[in-house]
Amino acid sequence: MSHEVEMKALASYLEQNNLKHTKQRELILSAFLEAKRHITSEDLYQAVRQQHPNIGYTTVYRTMKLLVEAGLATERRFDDGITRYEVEQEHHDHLVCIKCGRIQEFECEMIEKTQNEIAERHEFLVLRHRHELYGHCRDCRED
Amino acid sequence: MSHEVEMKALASYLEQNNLKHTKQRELILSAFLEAKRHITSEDLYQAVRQQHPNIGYTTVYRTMKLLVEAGLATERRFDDGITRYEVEQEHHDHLVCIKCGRIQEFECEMIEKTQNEIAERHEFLVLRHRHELYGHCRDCRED
DNA sequence: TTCGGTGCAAAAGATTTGCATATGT
DNA sequence: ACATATGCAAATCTTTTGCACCGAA
Repeated sequence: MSHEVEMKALASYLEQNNLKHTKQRELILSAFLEAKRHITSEDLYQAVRQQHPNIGYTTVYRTMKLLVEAGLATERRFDDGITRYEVEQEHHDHLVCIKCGRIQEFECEMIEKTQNEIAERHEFLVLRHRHELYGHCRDCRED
Repeated sequence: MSHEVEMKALASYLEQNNLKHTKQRELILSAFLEAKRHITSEDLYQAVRQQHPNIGYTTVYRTMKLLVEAGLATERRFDDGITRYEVEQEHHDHLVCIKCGRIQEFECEMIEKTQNEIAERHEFLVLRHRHELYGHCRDCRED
């Protein structure tokens, strides 16, 4: 089976918390890992439904929360108000095209460092951050 | 009357767009300007209701959209999914305390410049951005 | 008089919750 | 056997829309 590492991580998280290892949880994790980045609950639901037609939205929502708890997924909410999930990983930020919806990622040490300095100046303890640039991507800008 | 400048701006926007100058619009703008920053539609509704008890949510929502159009307000959505409004002004970003909900602002030339360089590198045209640090504010951090 | 505006109630869209049933352990 | 999960439907929460009536120009 693919995604062995993550499957083991899930199993171990479930075990440690006296939770149950179910087909649904396995399928949802698998679909999530398979998916292209920034997948919505709706899309996950559709994906899982192909393998397991009578799964409920509810289970997808609940399972994604669980995966976030388990450290396997991260929740993101861009300006359209829909929650998306992506694989937990190093800090990075987003370029969101408001025409075609394409989401690109970027990373910048310098900005990270600067923002931490600013937080310190305010005696603010940063737990997470979001930094998103909204506009037109290469293919959508007209000039 | 206070907020003369903004009231005039509203009047002129309404006139130029063949829209009507109503008591409700005036009251909502006034409550918005009076309010502390980052006010929600709900709070605005409650505030306006004190002067005009039978105002509807609908009017508040519609009017805030109009004020955004008119350039008098800016819409912000933090991670709780609720839309907040603030006075249109220079770029600035936010420190959001996830314990007490306090929202502070910061501004950084350096970060602005850097993010524009990154966008350029991706051939991305930035129309707006959001940069938010979530964590514990001075009063809520325990150390 | 004529459009645009308002307020209500109902709809919408995303997410959560209550509950009876099903299923891991 | 027992506690947790699941799936459905109903509830929530924020925001939007349809519509009859109201009011500014």
